Amino acid sequence: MNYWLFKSEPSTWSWDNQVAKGDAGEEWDGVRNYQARNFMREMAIGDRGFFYHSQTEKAVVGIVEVIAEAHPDSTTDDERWECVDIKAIEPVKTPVTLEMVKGDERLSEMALIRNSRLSVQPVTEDQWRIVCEMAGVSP
DNA sequence: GCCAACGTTGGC
DNA sequence: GCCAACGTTGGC
Repeated sequence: MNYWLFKSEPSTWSWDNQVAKGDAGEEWDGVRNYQARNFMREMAIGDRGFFYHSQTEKAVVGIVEVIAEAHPDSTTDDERWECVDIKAIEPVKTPVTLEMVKGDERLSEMALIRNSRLSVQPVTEDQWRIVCEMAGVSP
């Protein structure tokens, strides 16, 4: 199983929006970046991800699961763009802020820090465990 | 609201 | 194929 991080501006699509979709989940659409798309193509059903709020909150706020592999993005006719479907699994007990991630040496390699503009990122198993621990959820 | 970083586009 | 110009994102 692989781990990922999904970034969204809460004013556009928030954790609460995601939770409201329940087990049916929702497309992670609107991605118009090749790197991010390519990561989505690598995703498999059952992969886990962090749901990160950018801009105002700048924190990991929930855990999601991939429930559909990459398929054409329904919000565009452009065949280049694809997306996966994800559903909310559980909220974190403690939001893991960007500041906390930056403050932990073990997380210095995270794409969140190294390439802050990338909206869909891979997370290593070690990073996953560390952030889950900080968040107060089981990995 | 500003600005740095980065990705994309288009002219050559 | 290179590179300048431009647009977008996200942290501050």
